[in-house]
Amino acid sequence: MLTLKVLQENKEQVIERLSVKNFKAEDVVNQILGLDQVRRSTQNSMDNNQSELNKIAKEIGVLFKSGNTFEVNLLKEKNTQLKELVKSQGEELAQIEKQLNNLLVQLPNLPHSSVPRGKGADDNIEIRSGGNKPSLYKDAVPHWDLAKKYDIIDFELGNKLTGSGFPVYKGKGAKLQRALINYFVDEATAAGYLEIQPPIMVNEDSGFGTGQLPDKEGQMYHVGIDNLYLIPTAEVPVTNIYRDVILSASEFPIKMTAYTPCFRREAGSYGKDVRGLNRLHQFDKVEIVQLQHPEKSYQALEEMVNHVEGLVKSLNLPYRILQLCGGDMSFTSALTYDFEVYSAAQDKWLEVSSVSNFESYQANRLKLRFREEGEKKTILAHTLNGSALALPRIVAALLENNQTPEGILIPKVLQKYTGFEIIN
RNA sequence: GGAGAAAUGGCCGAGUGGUCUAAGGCGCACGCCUGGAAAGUGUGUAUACUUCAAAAGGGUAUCGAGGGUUCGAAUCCCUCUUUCUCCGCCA
Repeated sequence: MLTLKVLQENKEQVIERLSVKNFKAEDVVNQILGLDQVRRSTQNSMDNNQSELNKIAKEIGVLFKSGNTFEVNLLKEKNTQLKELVKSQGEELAQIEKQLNNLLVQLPNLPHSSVPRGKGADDNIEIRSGGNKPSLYKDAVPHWDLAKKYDIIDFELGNKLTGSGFPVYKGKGAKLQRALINYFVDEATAAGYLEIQPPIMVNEDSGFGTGQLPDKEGQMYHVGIDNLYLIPTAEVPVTNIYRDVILSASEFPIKMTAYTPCFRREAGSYGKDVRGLNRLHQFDKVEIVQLQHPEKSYQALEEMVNHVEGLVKSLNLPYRILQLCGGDMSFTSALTYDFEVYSAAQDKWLEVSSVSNFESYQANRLKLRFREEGEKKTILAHTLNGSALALPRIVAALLENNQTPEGILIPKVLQKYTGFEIIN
């Protein structure tokens, strides 16, 4: 969430910036600033009364020892009244802070100055692209047919076990999953990311820290009996490792990677977008996360984009990199690049990675701060993350693009992980 | 799941109702000492909010979390969480 300070000091710019995300902020910002005034004066008054109360309590202690019971009783009486006042002011303050927080949480992150205005996906800007679209032989089919033909992914069996969107991978299909996971994690660790194996359920605090709660409550699976959430991405547990932490500037950059299954309810999704592997409730993903100094976070973002680009290239998939417009960006992001790969038989571009800089938006929720060498004051760190990569759509594109009458060819870089060169 | 014990600053650890403004130690930072270092020695050493133009300084809160008792709580009471020991179950 945005800091009060940013709102106080740059009110007009904040409103202007948020309009890039098509968010009308003026009313909320005004409410916040007004409420903050009330909060300050209330707290001031309460603090003074508390101070007075503490002082008197000490006097009572001294008088008590000297046996001056008359004076003691007089002061007790006074303090009882003061206490009432402090208590009611405290309740008032708690109420105000709660309201203030509810309002602050409603404001999305400020988009970076390079972010174009726009309504949705059509207004995203292609940054660059690579690879060539394959020319398929004439009987080529979409991946869901290939999955059935070679018996490597069983969607109906998943329906039986759980429900739609929970496929079962079998034989070479399962092995391909493991191969991709291992390849991606190996590449990330080679690039200096520390491998993490986090829990795949998180508590409310973690969900709040990275911005899933309260906004995206309905997108996560909730285990009610224990009040835990199945993670929609490894970003949540991995970034929350540094919740409530104060780093020193010399510790940057902190780079972590994690393979986890991801769970998304995808409420409201339907139709042909959800066919086959295109949109699942459970899928595998390798995530990369960086914590960086604010002055270096955009450099880190470029580095992460290059890393992801290297992966897609190495798999010989036609890809394009888009910079998201204000209207298509997530609530918490300041700048996002999406990676899409071309899945030939569907003739569709599929999003396989989203790399974002959140600047201090998550860090403020997480209370993730750092200190410059020798300085006393704490500064919010910047957080970034990206998929490197999400498996299902990569698998979809690999199956579709590499199909031949003899079978599906496995890219070179994966062969030492799969142990086979073809699915037939 | 049952029974018992515990949770104090970066770390160890004292503290059972009133200078706790949390002892002492370790660590860390800066000085002194030294040819240099070690040892020794001195000083400092949390976070958030707030006051102030800013700095300095001040106020408030925080001893696992949240409530309560009291004029006053690290200390007493209640609830929750986590850890340890034992028992049960178990990959």
